[in-house]
Amino acid sequence: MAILERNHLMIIQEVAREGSLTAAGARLNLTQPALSHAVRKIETQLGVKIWRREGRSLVLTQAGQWLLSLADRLLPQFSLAEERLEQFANGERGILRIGMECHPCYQWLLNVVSPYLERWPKVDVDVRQKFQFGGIGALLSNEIDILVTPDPLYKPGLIFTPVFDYELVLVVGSSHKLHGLTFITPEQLADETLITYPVPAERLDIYTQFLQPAGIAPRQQKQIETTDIMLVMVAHGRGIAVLPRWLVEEYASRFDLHSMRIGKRGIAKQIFLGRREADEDLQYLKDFVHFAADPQG
Amino acid sequence: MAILERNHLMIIQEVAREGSLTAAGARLNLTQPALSHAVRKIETQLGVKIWRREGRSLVLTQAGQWLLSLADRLLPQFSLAEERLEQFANGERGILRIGMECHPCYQWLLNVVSPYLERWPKVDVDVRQKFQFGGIGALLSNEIDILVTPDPLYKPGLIFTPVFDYELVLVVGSSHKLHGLTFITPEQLADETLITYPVPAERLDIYTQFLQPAGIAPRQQKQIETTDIMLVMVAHGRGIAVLPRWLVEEYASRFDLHSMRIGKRGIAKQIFLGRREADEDLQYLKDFVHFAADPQG
DNA sequence: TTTAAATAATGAATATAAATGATAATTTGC
DNA sequence: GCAAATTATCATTTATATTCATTATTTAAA
Repeated sequence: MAILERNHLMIIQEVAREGSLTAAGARLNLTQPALSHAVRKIETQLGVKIWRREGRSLVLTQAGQWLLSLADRLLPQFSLAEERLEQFANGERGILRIGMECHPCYQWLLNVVSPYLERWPKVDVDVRQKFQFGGIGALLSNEIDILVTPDPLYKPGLIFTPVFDYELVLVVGSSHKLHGLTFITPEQLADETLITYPVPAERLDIYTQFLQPAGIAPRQQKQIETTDIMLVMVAHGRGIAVLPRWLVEEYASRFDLHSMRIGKRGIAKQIFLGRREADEDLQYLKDFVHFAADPQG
Repeated sequence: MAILERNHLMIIQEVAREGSLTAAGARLNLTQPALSHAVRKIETQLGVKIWRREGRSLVLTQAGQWLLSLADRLLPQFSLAEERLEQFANGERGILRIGMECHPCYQWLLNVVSPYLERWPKVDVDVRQKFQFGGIGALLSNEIDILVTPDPLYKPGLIFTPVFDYELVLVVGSSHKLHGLTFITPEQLADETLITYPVPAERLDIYTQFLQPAGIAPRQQKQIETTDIMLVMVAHGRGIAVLPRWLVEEYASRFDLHSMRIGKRGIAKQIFLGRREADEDLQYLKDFVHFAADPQG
């Protein structure tokens, strides 16, 4: 069977370039006899005449010329691959797959990713949001490398780092009847239309920490995927929403929005970045946590 | 230094496909220990972790996944190359470079090449007409593979095969004063305008075999490259020409042409196909000679 | 034509790498 | 916890490359 190797292509290419076995050997760090043997072996192994001996130099046959063009096409891809591998080895290159379990954090994430991409030009970032076995499962099964979550689950092999604290607030439009209160009670939401991200209620703190303990449900719930649309709706009095305070403030200049505390004490939240212990030596990965904890670098 | 080999890619691909070393080994005709060693060697040689051991199966790391995609891209090209090489080895594939030293034979060549291309779909045909050191030189220096010539030069290493006989005839238009004669004499051409292909007189049989022996030259000579134009000119009485009889007959239906014998005995010609003895085992090359000698196959 | 320089081919010996068989160590499902 | 399946390890064998020393060619110059 013909077994065409990278080696063979290199020899064909180098002999063609240099025109002599001695010269080609020098470039390949081989002696002339080594090449002489190799050249003969290649021909017998492949079962094709690749060179015609003209005087003391080798001239490519038709099959040889065809192989040379193949070599010119394939060999650079090998070289490139090795370059990439070195980058992998140095931890310079990678795909940083970020899993998000915190819908509103998307905005925050963009602010972290931007300077990070500048710092790590060879690292690509990918963001995923759906996980069959939850964010922790995705992390453990190597589906993602970083998990952005408000719910750290300390497990062996995983490292969680808190990256920022924030407060969940109620957002209303300026003409809303709740506008102006310093804080709201569960009862005041009973008549409202609550706009949320499309996630189950048990993953929404406004339910688990505020409404359900009081045994109250909003009159209506609407699910909207994107933060922008959600806030446009709120600004036009079509409902109320619960979002991080910093996010509301960011949008306040564009939309007519007002935030107020949820309950007397408010809902405090903390966002964690989870990663695998096994990735400890991936510098670009650890560095992302730094950027996240301290966005200005 | 990292030396990424075809082998490595095959192992990465097969292990990923099969999910176990034992199974992959079977497909690669290797024992399990062989693969186990190989797998470890690949990682140390490339300096990158490629697999993560999860239980008893190997899961690709990011670098590994990247390598797998590389393998999926490169390996098929190797397989294809080997297929092609086999075709080269069997003489199914190649470029047939035909050299022409017989101007009017171009028409005949087309009739041979057409069915030949059908029979050898993987062989490409190239036709060349100018040679620095003559057709024989081009054949010897591997510039061409087949020489179409009326002048075989028997040299060691070359094989000539006659492929067809024909007669050179004089062509005139129907209103030409020579029209109607059964044959012509050199003297009758002394007042004529002779149209020839643009080649030196010593390569034109009408000179070497007919006019020069009689010490006669035509009143005028015009050189025209293409047969069609040449015959249009002749049909309109703008000159006379000397061409193979079969060629004149082919054009006779379209133009108003008449042929007559040159001298009492006529000029008989024979066309040969020359090739190198060294190409004896190139089936597609030998077959061309068959097609040429017997065009209907 | 001879000669010297350059290059390729050859062959035996050596070095390197790969594969194997036997066996120990893990992992997995029951 | 046990049996089946799989992987890891190790010494040994096998196969493959490489080298060194030498011979054979080719080329260009004397």
